[in-house]
Amino acid sequence: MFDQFKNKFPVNEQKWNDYISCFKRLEVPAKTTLLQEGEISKKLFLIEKGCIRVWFNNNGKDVTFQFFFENSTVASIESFRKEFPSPVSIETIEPSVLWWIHKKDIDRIIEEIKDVPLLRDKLINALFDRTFDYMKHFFSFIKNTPTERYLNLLQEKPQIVQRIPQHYIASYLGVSTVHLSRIKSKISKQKQ
Amino acid sequence: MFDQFKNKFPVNEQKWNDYISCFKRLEVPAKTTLLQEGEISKKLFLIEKGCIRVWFNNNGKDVTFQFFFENSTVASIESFRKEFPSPVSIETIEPSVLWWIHKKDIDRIIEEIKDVPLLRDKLINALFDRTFDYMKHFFSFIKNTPTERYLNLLQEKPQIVQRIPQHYIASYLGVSTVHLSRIKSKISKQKQ
DNA sequence: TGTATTTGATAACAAATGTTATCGTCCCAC
DNA sequence: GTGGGACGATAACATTTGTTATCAAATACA
Repeated sequence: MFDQFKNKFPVNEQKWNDYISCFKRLEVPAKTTLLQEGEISKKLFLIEKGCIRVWFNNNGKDVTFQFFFENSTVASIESFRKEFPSPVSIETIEPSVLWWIHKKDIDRIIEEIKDVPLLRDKLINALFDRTFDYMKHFFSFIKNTPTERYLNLLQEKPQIVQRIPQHYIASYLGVSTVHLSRIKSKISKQKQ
Repeated sequence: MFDQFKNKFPVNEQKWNDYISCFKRLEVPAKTTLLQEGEISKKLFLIEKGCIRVWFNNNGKDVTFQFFFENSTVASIESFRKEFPSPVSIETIEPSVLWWIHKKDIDRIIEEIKDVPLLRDKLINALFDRTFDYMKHFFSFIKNTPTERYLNLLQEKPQIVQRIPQHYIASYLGVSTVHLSRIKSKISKQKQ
């Protein structure tokens, strides 16, 4: 699991083994809650197999915010960093194999790698990229219609459309399940 | 202008003078374009007086994305960092007094301060905060109705409602000018 | 394999929001 | 001062999207 990341981390063998030994394996069924809205996030998850959604309760309605697949890390980033109650819940969609690491270990590792210029820049770049991602996603909410957002999703993240139940996708796109159904039916009629 | 920031920058007098001498003063009328969509951003602006909006052209429609007031810095952050063509334009709303600095100077300064742990952490924190801001703004688009978004704006950023022409606010909130007008009229009727 | 649950499509109707047009007011440049 | 443009309110109508309900198909699982 971790070998694929090894060449990206210019640290010595001992450090590397120290770091990866902080991760614990976890096998869970679908619909397992990994973090409950309101809790303070203490764990970062790495997905070996399966997928995860981040969602929140909006007046009783379940609104999905993000999806994560294999080889991604997941945490309620604001809660994890600032030790705030998390505004979101984290839940598996499929039965999943995960690796998790405790915040105190991550904090130590980040503290250590911040002195390695290459890794420090990588961290900063990752933060920039995360910001751009939010910006882009947000842009598409202002700029595009729900139909356009769905077409973009099909093109840019086909994995989501293929693997994720439609009602999660609907709230992710900001529309009702009924409307997403209408959008799909309209598109398939146009193609004919 | 710069004295207010001085105590936040633990660098020696010489460095400090070097840094602030990179900024040039600029006085411009309202509706001045500081960066055109499609250009590569090379300047970072600091606002001494006035306000600025960041917007983009969406099929001929002018969509405002962000507002900035006194003591804020403004740039097309993705374009500035990655030297991409900017997806947004930057324009003054009011007649403004600005200070700008060239990208090459900023890059040098960031490179230098990255070795000062305190400033390095500040930079990283600033990036986290920026990410949270986007997330929060985005959340409100999914979570709230346009009316709720307007009420939040009134409460959290009254400056925007007071100083910015309404049609810019409408596109910022993701509604038509007519609908924002309806929202305002509905609210004022409820208060009576 | 059979049954319950989840998922998705569709119809009918309701509510929210956009579009176009018109009008009044304010303000700035001449 | 005054004429034109920017700004904002409002009405009438069109379109989009949500809501509720129902049914069919797929899937999970005992």
